[in-house]
Amino acid sequence: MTDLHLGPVRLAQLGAYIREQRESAQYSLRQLASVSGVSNPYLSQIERGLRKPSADVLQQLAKALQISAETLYVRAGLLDGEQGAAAEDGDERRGAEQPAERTGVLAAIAADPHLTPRQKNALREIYLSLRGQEGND
Amino acid sequence: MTDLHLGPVRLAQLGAYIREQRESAQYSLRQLASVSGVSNPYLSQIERGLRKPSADVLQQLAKALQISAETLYVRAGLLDGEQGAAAEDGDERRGAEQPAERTGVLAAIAADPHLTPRQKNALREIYLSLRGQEGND
DNA sequence: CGGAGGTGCTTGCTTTTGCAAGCGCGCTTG
DNA sequence: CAAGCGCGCTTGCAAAAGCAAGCACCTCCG
Repeated sequence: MTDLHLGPVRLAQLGAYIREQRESAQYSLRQLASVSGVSNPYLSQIERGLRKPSADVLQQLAKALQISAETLYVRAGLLDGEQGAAAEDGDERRGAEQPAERTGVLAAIAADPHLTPRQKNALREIYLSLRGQEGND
Repeated sequence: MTDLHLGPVRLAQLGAYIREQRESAQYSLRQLASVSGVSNPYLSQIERGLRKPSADVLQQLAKALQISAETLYVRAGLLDGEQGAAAEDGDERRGAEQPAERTGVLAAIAADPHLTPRQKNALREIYLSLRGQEGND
């Protein structure tokens, strides 16, 4: 019963998220499979929550979908697994402050001259994921 | 020839790093195996660069060694693979600007009331990894 | 209506991951 | 000296990951 093991519900949620992102990007399953290098039957299984993809596969999908790998890792419980696990436990602390955009961290990330835009996006998504999980289900 | 595939050299480096951390923590191989939940023969193979561990295993090791999983993920090429690959080129610019601690991002992370200490550490390490790697180009 | 093309999925297989059982070695103790 | 213990490692195996081949279905076009 560790936070390292993704339950079937979490797997299904990860898969649904990936499908969501794919549809937002207006890719068919085969198209995303081709762009990402993951086989289409396996991608189908992932999206349906039947298989647990490795971090390598998540990285490939993230690249193809032009989202940060960290976003998928958080969803897969590979980053901040405890928070992820806590979130799964139905933590009721919903009231994450919306004004997250006003916090110093986001402003500082945006203003940082040493990061590329890509790095800023990755860091922002990680930060928002951390913020969101602390306050979400 | 993508950055997603860990070459044998990188695997050996990852393993050496894990062994280094283990020795710093003054664990024997069997002790770390026991604490982390990874079998001792498998840990031996990982440290010798013979096997490529999954993110789950890296997470278990990171927890047992009390380092952030992100640190191992970067080393394993699972985070910021491009920069990680660049780092492998043996760039000697280790001395990333120390004054990074003065930048708004680190200060903002430290001051952020919504993140747990653990989350702050994770975000800091990611940021510093990004900073350090950006400096390599 | 039939054919072509695209879709998502099923199945059986290969490769990879991760471990249990056990090995050889060196050190300590009686 | 022999036994016991801890060490790191080898080997063979089971489970899981990931894919190729092929299926059924749907839509569109001639």
